[in-house]
Amino acid sequence: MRRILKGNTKTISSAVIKRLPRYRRYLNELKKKNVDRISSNELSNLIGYTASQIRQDLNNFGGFGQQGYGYNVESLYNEISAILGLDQEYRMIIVGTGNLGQAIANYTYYFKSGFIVSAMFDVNPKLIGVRINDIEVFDYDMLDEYLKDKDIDIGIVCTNKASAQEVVDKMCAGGIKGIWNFAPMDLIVNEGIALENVHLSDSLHSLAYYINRNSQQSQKKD
Amino acid sequence: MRRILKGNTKTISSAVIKRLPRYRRYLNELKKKNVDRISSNELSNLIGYTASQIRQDLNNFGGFGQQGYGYNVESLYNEISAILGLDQEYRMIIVGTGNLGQAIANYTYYFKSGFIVSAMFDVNPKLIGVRINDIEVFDYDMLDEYLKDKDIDIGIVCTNKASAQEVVDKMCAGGIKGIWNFAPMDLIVNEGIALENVHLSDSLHSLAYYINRNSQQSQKKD
DNA sequence: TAGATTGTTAATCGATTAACAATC
DNA sequence: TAGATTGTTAATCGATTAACAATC
Repeated sequence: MRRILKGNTKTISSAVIKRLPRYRRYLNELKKKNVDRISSNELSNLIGYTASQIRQDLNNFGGFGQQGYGYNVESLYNEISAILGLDQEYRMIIVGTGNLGQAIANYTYYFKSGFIVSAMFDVNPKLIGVRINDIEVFDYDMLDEYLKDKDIDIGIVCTNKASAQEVVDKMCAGGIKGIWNFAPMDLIVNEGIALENVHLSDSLHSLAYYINRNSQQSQKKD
Repeated sequence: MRRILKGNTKTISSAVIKRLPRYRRYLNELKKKNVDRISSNELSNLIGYTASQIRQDLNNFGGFGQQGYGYNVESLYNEISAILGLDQEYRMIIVGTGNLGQAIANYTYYFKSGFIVSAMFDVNPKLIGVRINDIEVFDYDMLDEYLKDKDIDIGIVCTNKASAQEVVDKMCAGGIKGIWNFAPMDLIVNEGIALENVHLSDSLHSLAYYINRNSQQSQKKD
């Protein structure tokens, strides 16, 4: 309750939100190792953020710790899961059934949490009707109708650049709540629709930068 | 020249570096549309960063613009490409030949710039010897030897969590300069080795957060 | 109770934005 | 030259870190 009240009053910066899944991963590891409690200091040593930042981050959502004790691993894990909305199920569709779309279709299977791919869509007649990881591939022409019928939360865009915006427009019109975009471009979404980009080429390009910076620095040392 | 001098004196924040591939994408689009010049203001309208930030960002690397004129699209594109190191070729290997590894193998084919996947590695005997997008899959046991023989720049980690750190250790020992990590965990790399993570599940989890935040907000409006 | 560690306020640091002189 | 727009300095804003009183 406290969490929801706090969340409604002020927006939490995206820097904080990006750290939450990471906290959750480490807490999950601790849980697996049967660790019951952890202090912000111990967590700091594991995860690399300062203890101060960890306490600040968590206190955006409520006081989950206890003075003199620290945090209970399991309950903090559950709290963070709830903050992220991972105590719910999400129905997803994938548009674009190329290698990446197929990889996502297979990958999400392993997301133990409730992310369920309910359908895939493609324009390629050879793929329509095929099942990938037991998910049926439908004709892209059916997308509007499918979205009208079913209640889909997340649309995953695995098309090329040229088609991506049209796909997103259809998804927005069809009542989708969030877009997970793998197309290498920036998309325009309706107000109130969440958008998360996975720009693989951008990621690789910044890796290239750091590779070069590092080799320049080692030259300097010589 | 100026660029290299500046780059050596002070480290540029990762916030700036993350924006560079995005600038480059937009400049590329402009180039395709035969736009010759652009002002920081016009670029701001396209890309969404403030004109001031754009000028600040670029001036970390040198004065690429001209007062009263703006920036030459093509030359700015080339400058940013050079800063990122995209005027060079990178030899890459992929370890882990599951769906994601295969998607990356196929995907990189389209990275017109010089990212070349020279080999893939897996432990699965059924996959060893197979060719994916004309790239041979080798036995994982051959990895050390392969790295000793060839000069590989980037190691792409597409294994599961359990194997990822071992793979990275081998890559570091084998003289790789950068790691592109798709395993859902944080890896330890040797000093001077660049690491770029693509944490798909973290990305999806923060999308879930924003989906929920948005639906709470629309409830409030009612 | 004494010790530990949180939650929170205050201080610092860094990144973004604004302003404007320099200059094409 | 006049107008436009950069490069750069200064101001502001936000995020991180430090400090410590509160409290388990």
